[in-house]
Amino acid sequence: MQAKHGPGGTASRTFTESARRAQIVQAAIETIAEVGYARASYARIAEHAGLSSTGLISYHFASKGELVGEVVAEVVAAGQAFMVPVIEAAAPGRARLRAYIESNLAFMAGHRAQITAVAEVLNALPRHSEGQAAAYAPLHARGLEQLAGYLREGQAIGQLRRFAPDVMAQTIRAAIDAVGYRLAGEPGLDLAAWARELADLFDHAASIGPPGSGRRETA
Amino acid sequence: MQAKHGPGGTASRTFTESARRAQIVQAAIETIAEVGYARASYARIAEHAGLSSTGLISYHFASKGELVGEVVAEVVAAGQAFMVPVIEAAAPGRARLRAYIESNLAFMAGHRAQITAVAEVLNALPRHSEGQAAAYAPLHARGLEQLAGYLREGQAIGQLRRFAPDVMAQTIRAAIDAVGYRLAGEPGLDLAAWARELADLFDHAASIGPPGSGRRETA
Amino acid sequence: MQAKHGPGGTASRTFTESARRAQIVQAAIETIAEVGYARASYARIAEHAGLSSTGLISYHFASKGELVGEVVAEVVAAGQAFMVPVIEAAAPGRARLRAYIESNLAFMAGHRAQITAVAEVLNALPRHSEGQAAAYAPLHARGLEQLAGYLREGQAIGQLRRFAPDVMAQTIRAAIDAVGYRLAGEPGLDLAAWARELADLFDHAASIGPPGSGRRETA
Amino acid sequence: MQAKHGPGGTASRTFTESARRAQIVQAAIETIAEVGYARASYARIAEHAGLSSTGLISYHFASKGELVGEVVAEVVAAGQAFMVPVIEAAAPGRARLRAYIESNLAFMAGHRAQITAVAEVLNALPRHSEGQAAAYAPLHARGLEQLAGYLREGQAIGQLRRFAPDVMAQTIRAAIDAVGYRLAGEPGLDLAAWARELADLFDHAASIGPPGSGRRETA
DNA sequence: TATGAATGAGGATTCATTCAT
DNA sequence: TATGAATGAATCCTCATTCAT
Repeated sequence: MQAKHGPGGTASRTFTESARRAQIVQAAIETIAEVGYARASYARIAEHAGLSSTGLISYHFASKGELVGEVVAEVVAAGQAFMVPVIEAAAPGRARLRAYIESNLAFMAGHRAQITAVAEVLNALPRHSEGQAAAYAPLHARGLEQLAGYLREGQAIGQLRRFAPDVMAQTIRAAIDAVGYRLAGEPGLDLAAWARELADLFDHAASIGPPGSGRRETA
Repeated sequence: MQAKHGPGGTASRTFTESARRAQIVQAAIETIAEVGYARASYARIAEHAGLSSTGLISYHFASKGELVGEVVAEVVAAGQAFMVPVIEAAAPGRARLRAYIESNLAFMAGHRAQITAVAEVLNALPRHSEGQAAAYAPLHARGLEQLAGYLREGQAIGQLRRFAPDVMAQTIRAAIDAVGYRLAGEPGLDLAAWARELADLFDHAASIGPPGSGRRETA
Repeated sequence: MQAKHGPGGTASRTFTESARRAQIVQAAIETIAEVGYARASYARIAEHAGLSSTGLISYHFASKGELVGEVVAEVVAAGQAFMVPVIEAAAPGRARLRAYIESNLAFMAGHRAQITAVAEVLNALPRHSEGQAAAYAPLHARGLEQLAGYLREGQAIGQLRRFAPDVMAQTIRAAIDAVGYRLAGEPGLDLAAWARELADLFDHAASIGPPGSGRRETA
Repeated sequence: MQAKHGPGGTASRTFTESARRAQIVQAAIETIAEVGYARASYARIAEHAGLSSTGLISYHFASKGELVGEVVAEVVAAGQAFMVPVIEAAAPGRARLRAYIESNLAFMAGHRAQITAVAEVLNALPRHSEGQAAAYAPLHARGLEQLAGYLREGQAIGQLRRFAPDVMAQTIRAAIDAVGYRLAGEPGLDLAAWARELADLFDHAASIGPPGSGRRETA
């Protein structure tokens, strides 16, 4: 390449190029998942991919930022493709909440490395990286907003109790992401069981009902 | 001596040495909180601390791992000192669960830099790196076990419903830690309100009661 | 074939090949003039020329040295074609000296990019690099010798004073080249005015006459 | 170092540091003079200086820009120190012009590498390097202005004819600099003879007198 | 004849660490 | 106990060139 392609996008890519990019992205995912983001240098990724030179990565990706961007984008896209249909097939309210949690964990079960890699990336450059991190923040925010939307919907139809949707949304995401982290160090974890427990947990947390005879809004 | 102290530990440290170590740890905390873990090099820490040489840090700490270990340990210790009395003063069961969550967030409110720094450290290099990660895993595990203990206790006295204590414990921790992350990028966050919402959330999640007429253990 | 044409030279080139070479040389000239020699990589030249691959440049030119050689040669040839007739049309002596200077600057006025590019090239890598510099030295020397010849001719017919022709020649060239440099950073420069001033300057410098009553040959 | 010194400057530098900086600057000068600016990489400079690591250069200089800045500054300072007293000791007008030219070439005779190096640097990054080149442009401009001042002074006292001082100044500088370039490839050049010729040349060029009976101000 | 892919050396810079004082 | 100097590996990235098609 070297004479950098215009960013016009995917359409102009050769078959070979697309394949190589995919291969490199895949190698990056696995490398990040294995050794962590900070240690996932071009050298290690190239080695993992069986490439002869780190230059090849630079040849296909304008910068490391573009590469990790693609890593994130690819996993997010795959995740959305897998989960959104399931979630939206469920009835709004409690069922949809369960579907959200369970489909997230089901996706994890089949894409452990991807999940780990994205978790690594998102937490590795949280703030402090000028423009780059800012690119992922909205992505995370959008995910939270989507979830919060489902929750508000459940409140609107009277299946979910009155809580702050953003707090609940962030908590649910944190709970799911934590599973991802744990999964990284503990393959063999029974994700199905976790999914059930977690769904129950948030079903209780969000549904109408006690505890306490009245509300417990004091303190 | 230089770089390797006798293994006897704390006892053998002179007053000056302890003071310097504390100063460096403090500078490391602030630096990490400000610029992120990845950018918290010895150079930047030394600059922040007003030290004339990065060599001084190496002189007092055998490796960077030891330094960040101390950072984590110091914050964890401070946290425990602050929170454990409050938690154990509360009545077992639901009250203690609330106390756990609220005291955690109260500690955060007063120690934002520390919390941010630890959050940075725990999500940076660790995981997947052979020996180093192992040092934090048990620490994290111990914290979870402590929390799970409180939960089992609540189940035993019949105030909390039947759930998997480890799942609930990890979820609660993840929820709290997520607040820490968010706090890093969003000072001005109303921690008191979050604490209340979160306590309500897990009160509903863990207490006896619906949803569903019976249990919902299907699927 | 690929990268090494028969040494027969120009004759063996097809029409297409000549056209491509010319196109590439032209793109190289413009690129060098725009971004400077150091930044004029194959990638940037290819992009400027609308070529799809840097490989095409390597296909037509055995090395970067050959390409920049052609850049210089082309501009020098164009310059000679433009200037020599004008110079030789002028009467030997003072008039021819003026013609030399003025035609040089007139050429510059109409070929700013070319002039800039050559100035860039001549002052970049060349000097001190074993074989490559040697290619431009004789070219420069030949130009100086041509000019020195005009000067000697003027001395022979008694219009120009006794000075060292090589010193005068190099000084004149340096003065002209300096205008080229300045032009690069300062388009809008009034070349006609410069030409007049410079012609007057060297007319005084080289013509018979004072200063001093006699010669001033003392140290 | 690494914890970068404040730019407070020279005062805060250790003896050793100053010595190393000087050594590196000297090595840079010689390396640039030998292989040209573009090829004067840290690796080559370090090798030339007998350093074990390119890191040492980065340790003492914040960037390559700072290093070459020091190279230029050092030579300019030495040059000024050498030449200005001589120039200003000469009587204004023709004598001072001769002094300017002759002292410049006398300095060159004793500082060939320095002269070559600076010439390399100044022409290597002419424009196109955003802020860096801009730092040298004023330096060059200041030198030209100083010279133009001497020329105007000579015109004011009636020793020098009416010409455009900036054109004359740039021409004189170009003539001198050209000697520097030539010197690079041709040690053994008789600088004293050049100095005499050049002084005569510009004495004729600038002094009151013919050629032509009247002025020749027509196009 | 042209293309896109691949190569590997080389670019400056940052880093944790060592060591003589 | 502290300092500043030095080290060399590692970072991402750019380059001209080669080669199969």
